[in-house]
Amino acid sequence: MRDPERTREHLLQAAFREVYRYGFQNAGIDAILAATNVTKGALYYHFESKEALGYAIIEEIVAKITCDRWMLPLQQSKDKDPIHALIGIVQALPHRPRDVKRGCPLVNLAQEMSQLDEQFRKRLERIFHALQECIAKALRRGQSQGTVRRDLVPKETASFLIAMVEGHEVLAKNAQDAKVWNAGIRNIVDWLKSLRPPDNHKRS
Amino acid sequence: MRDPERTREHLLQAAFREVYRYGFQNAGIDAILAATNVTKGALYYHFESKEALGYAIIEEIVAKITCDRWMLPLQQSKDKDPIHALIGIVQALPHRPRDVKRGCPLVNLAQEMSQLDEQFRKRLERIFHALQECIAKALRRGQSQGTVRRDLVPKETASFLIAMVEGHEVLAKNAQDAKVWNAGIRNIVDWLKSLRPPDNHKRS
DNA sequence: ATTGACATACATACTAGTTGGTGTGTTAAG
DNA sequence: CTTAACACACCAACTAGTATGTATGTCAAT
Repeated sequence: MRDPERTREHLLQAAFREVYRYGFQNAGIDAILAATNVTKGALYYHFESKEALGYAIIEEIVAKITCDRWMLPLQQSKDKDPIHALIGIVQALPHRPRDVKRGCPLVNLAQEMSQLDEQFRKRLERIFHALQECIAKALRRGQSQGTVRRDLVPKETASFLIAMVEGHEVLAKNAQDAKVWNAGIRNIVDWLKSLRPPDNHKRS
Repeated sequence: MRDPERTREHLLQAAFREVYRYGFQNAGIDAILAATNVTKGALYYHFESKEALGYAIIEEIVAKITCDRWMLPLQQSKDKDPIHALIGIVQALPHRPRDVKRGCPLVNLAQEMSQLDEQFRKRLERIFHALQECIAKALRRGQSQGTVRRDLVPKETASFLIAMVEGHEVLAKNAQDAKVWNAGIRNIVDWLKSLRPPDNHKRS
C-alpha cells in the first residue's frame, strides 16, 4: 500500500472537501486525517504546512474546476456563437440543492482568505483573471462574427458576467434554496441574450 | 463608570469590527475584550455565548447598516424616479480602498455562516428579504409612474440588482482593488439606466 | 443588605505542528 | 545472488499554544 501520489491526491481531495464545507481556517487537520485514514506525519511529509495544503487545493483543484466548467467549454465551442456557449455554461453550473447550499469553492475561498493572506489572494486572482480573459476573448470573437454587440467592452462585460454569477451564488447559498439559483440563472440568461446585436435574435 | 448600556454597545461595536475583519469563527473573544478594556465576565454577563453575540451583531448592526444605505434613501426619495434613487444609492456605497478590501459585512457573514448555523442564516435572510422587498416596491412605484419598464418583474429585478452588487463586492474584495469596484459600479449604473422605458432617457 | 454589573482566575477542550522512530523498497558492493 | 546501506513514506505520541466558557469574588448603588 505504498503509493505516495495516491496518498497525496487522497489528502488533497479530502482537504478540499473539508475546506469547501467549513472554510479554510475552520477546516481541521484532524478531520481531514480522519476522512482519509492517513496520519499526520504523512500529511506533513507531503505538505509543509496547512497553508501549503491550501495553496495546493487552489492550484490543483479549484483551478481545474473553473477550467472544466468555463474555459474548456468555451474553447471547444470555438466556431459557434459565444453567447450560446455562455448560456450553456451557466445553465450547466451545479444546481443540485447540495451544491447550491455549499456555494462556489472559488468564491468561498476568495471571500474568506483574500484579505487575510496575500498568497491565497494571488493564487485566486490568477484564476479569476484567466476566466475573465477567456470570456473576453470569446466575446471579441463574437463581435467580429457579428453575434455580439460591438458597443460593449469585452473585458468589462466578462467581469460583469462573473460578478453576476458569483452574486447569485452568494444569494442562493444564503437562502439555502436551489429555486433562488434557478431563478437567478434564468435572469442571467436573459441578460446574456441582450448582448446579441438588436437585429439578431437567434433562439437556442 | 457603571453604564451597562454603554458597555454592551461598546462590546457590540468592537465585536462587529473583529468579526468584520476576521470572520465570525475566527474572531477571538479575547481580541474583542482587548479592544474594549472590558473583561470576560462583563461580556458573558451581557451575552450568553459567542453565538448570541453574533446574532446581536446581525440584528443590531448589520441590519442598521443595510437600512441606512438602502432602505432609508429609497423611502426618502418617495416622490422621485426610483432608478435615479437606486443609482444614487449604489454610487454612495462605501468605495474607499479600506472598505472595498474588507467587503460587505452582510455578504461576508452570509458567505461564512449560512450553511453552518441556521440561526445565523435566518437572521441574515430576513435582511436580504427586507432589502429585496424594499427595492421591488420602489420599482413597482416607478412602473406606475412610468419611469420603470413595465415588462420586468419587480422582485426578480430587485434580486438581480442585489446579486450584482454582491458579486462585484466579492470580485473587488478579492482583487483588493478599489478600481475594480468603481468599474463595476459604472456598469451597474448603466444597467440600471436600461430599466427605464425605451423612450424615456432622463439623465441624472 | 441585596442585587446588578462587573473582575479574576481557572477549567476544559481543541488546534497546528514536531519529533523520533519504523517498515519497506531500492541500490550497489562483494 | 546475497546482503548491507540508505532513503522514502509513513506512524503515533507529544508539545505548546489558543479557544470558549465558568466559578467565584467584589464593589457600587438603591
